[in-house]
Amino acid sequence: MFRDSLIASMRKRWPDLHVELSVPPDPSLGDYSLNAAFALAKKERRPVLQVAEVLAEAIREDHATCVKEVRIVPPGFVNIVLQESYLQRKLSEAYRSPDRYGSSGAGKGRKVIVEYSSPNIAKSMHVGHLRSTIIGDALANVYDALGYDVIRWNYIGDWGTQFGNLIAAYKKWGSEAELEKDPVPYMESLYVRFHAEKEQDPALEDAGREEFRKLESGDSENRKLWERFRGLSLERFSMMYGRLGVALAGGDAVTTKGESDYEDRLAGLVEELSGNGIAAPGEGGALVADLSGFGIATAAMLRKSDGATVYLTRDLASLRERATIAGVAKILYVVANQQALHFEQLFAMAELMKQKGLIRENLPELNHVKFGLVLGADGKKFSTREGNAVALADVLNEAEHRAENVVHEKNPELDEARVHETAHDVALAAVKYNDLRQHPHSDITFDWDAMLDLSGNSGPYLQYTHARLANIAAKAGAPEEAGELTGLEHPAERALMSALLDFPEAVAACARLSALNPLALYLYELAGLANRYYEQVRVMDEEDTAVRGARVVLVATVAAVLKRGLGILGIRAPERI
RNA sequence: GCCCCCGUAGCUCAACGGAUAGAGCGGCAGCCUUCGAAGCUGAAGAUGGAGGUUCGAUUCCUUCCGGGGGCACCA
Repeated sequence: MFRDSLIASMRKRWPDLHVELSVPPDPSLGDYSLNAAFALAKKERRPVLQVAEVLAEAIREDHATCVKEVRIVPPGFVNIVLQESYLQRKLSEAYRSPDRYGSSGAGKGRKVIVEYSSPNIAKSMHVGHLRSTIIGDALANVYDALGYDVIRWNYIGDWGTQFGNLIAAYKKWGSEAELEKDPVPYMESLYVRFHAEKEQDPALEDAGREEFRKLESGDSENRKLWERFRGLSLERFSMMYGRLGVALAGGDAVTTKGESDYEDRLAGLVEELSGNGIAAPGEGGALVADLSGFGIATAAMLRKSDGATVYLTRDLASLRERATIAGVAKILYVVANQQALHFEQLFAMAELMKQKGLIRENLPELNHVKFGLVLGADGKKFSTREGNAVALADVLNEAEHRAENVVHEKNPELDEARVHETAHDVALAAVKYNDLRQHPHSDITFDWDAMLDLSGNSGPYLQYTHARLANIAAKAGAPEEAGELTGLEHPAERALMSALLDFPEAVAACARLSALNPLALYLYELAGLANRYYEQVRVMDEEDTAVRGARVVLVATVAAVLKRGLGILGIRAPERI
């Protein structure tokens, strides 16, 4: 791609220079803008416009075959206008193999583990789980597109005192018939009731702890109950993943493990940690590790005073297991910002273990991909305990209901099954895009109308644009080969061709920033250009067959890139919506 | 008290140190005999306060104010 080769050639001439290419705010200013002149001028203590001239000359020399013009724009930008022939060549390449477009191969031979979703058993998925699940799924797709070998890791919360609470609640109030009827909501209601009643009856708390202790020590009755709760929950999760269209249902590239899977290694791990002086008994007899050397004020607790293990210890065991998988270069944890401290502690512990030789020397890069909470309309966080969370299933039902009305209205001739299927795709697009277009770090306020909006800056808008482009391409008959591309001279056409070049960069930016909004924003802008294009320029009415053919290629390519970009975001792009 | 996020238009959100701070929703004025109006066009409307670094700050630093989250026996 031009972008990479230009940066490479600049680095060759000025090795230490920070070179960045951006897209100017207005297409009339050029296709790319280079801002290295400011830095170079400072370094060489020369006037910026003079230095810019030197850079411009270097670009003219190095890239004569694809650069049409280089302009100096005050105060010191070096703007580049690409040759039409270059844009046409790139367009024709993208037309030939849209599926490989944007795959840089940057991750070839490297493995990355993306942990996401990670629900707790016995609780229904609510809107809070949505973010991890769709951000993680899309981020995994991004790495996949970059050529990484991606392992999607679903780390199920299936262990801990809370399951002692659930067992205690079930023994006290539970009914097999109710459990059978609608398992997850029923378990959840027991959980909510437990928390409500323990306010009055503090003995419940101890009962829960005791049930968990029994579970941990292998009590067969508790074990059986727990396995039943776990199995029923996983079944429901699988159904939800299918409905969401995320790649967690199973297969070679997916690892589903629970915290319980690490239970048998915890005693050994804890022993290693205390044997190496990483952890020591603290106040009240719990085993803790001092992490003040890492600037973490809160000591990490690894074992409770009653001998039961905690989340951190299990996560550490899991981290060690992941790190031993050959070729793993990175582990991403797509988990809410809420758990920032936990991951700081986890990563510091891994570092300590590395120093003591308890974990492999070249530890993979560890990255907590944090995201803000979904807040209720009152601006406070949802809480399963208080039972005010909006169920994910309700969101999807409502989204599909709204989408179905619109699809039906816009496509009266479609049969019932097609309407239903399309509405499902449209609804998911609305829900997913509404999240992915936002910067992950911000908290988002749950709002039915914003989440389910089918117009404006929305997923369905992108699907609509794709469908219209695909429709034109189909009606006009897209050729086998791109052939000679001539007559693409309208400013809107040039803008589209130029925009197509930036797709790979948008994908790369997502990996670099651990965010999906760069790609979402790119696709929205591309779709905007496309909408303005077919508003202004007719494809099928064009009499010159060569020009008409070139336009069809352009339209089909933009459609394909939209489809591929949406695919990375986990959104389907039907031929018609 | 300490730590992590976030303060941008009436509302919900963009802008990986760059050019005239972009969108959507809502409100206003237009465009369907022509490839799909889930669209397009036009006008109105914003960077919490104070310092600092920089040729250039919504972005980086300091501080204050405001919101959310977290801080060893939950996960």
